Amino acid sequence: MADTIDVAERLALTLEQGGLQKATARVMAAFLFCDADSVTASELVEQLGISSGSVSGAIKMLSTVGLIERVPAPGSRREHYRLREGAWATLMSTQNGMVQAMFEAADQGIKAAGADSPAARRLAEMRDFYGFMFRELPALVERWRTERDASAGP
Amino acid sequence: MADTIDVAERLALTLEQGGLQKATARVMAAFLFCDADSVTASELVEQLGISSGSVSGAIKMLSTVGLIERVPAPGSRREHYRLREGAWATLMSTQNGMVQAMFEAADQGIKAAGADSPAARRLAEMRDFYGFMFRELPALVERWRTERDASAGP
DNA sequence: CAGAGTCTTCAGAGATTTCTGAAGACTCTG
DNA sequence: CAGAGTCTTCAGAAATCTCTGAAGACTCTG
Repeated sequence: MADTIDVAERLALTLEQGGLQKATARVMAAFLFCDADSVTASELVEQLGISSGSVSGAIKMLSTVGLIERVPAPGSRREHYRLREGAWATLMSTQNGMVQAMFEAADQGIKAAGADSPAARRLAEMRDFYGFMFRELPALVERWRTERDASAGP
Repeated sequence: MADTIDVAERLALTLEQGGLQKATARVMAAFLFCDADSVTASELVEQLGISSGSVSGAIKMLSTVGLIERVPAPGSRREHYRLREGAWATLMSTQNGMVQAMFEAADQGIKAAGADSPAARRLAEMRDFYGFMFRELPALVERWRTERDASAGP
């Protein structure tokens, strides 16, 4: 049977595929797998065997995209962090920015290409697709929240 | 007003953000913006000022993920390629593999972590979210196809 | 089936990204 | 407000990724 550390490292690898850098991915995995409710930077340095600079950068990045948050730390000098509630939904919403960028790139392309050219037709398909996704993805995420709350609620 | 080449290069930059490598992104943009119905490798080498090796690699990659296809080239020594119909929908389906990978990583994590630990709870949220997306994204893409055909049809 | 033209592969150069580690900024405590 | 502890920044080292260019494989044509 697979050891917890192994599984965590494998999950980190998957996150890396998704575009995170190595250190950040491993920090993220640590947030998922840690037993305690919150983690400090120095714990991560020790557990993962990476430099404090890397941890600092990873925490900054993960905070920026809304995956983790600072926990009010009563009586401790060290900052505590934890995974945010609804982090994954937030992440998907962030990625919707990419979808929007694709939409806009296509839209500008259409304006630059001749009105009835093959290029304009191709770009129109691209624009329509990403326009559709840009409209529908937030609704999908919202539906997830609703269904989840429904099954957890009463 | 922005020149077509500029707009194409900017779109390439956006594709790069999305994870494509530079040469591949520029080749993809060329497929979108070209005036003809199909393009040859040597045309891309010339237009973009990159090596034949890079073009070969880019074409291979874009073919693999289903964004472009070989065009039966009547009476020409050179291979012709073009953007595939429905390329964007295909691309999104491909990316669904990533969603599946996240689901599976979370699932394995739950098995490895203690049943009632905080880690298991966090991983369950992750698994449920990506499970939901994995189920719903194909339906969304399908809906796009349907709506598109409806408005283009009769 | 020889030859010309085109495509693919791959080792190494080059560019880019990422990590480290130390210096210094910041923040509590006594 | 001095001092200890923690966090952030950043220049340079290290690792990684990408591109090139030439060699050779492949495929048509005459």
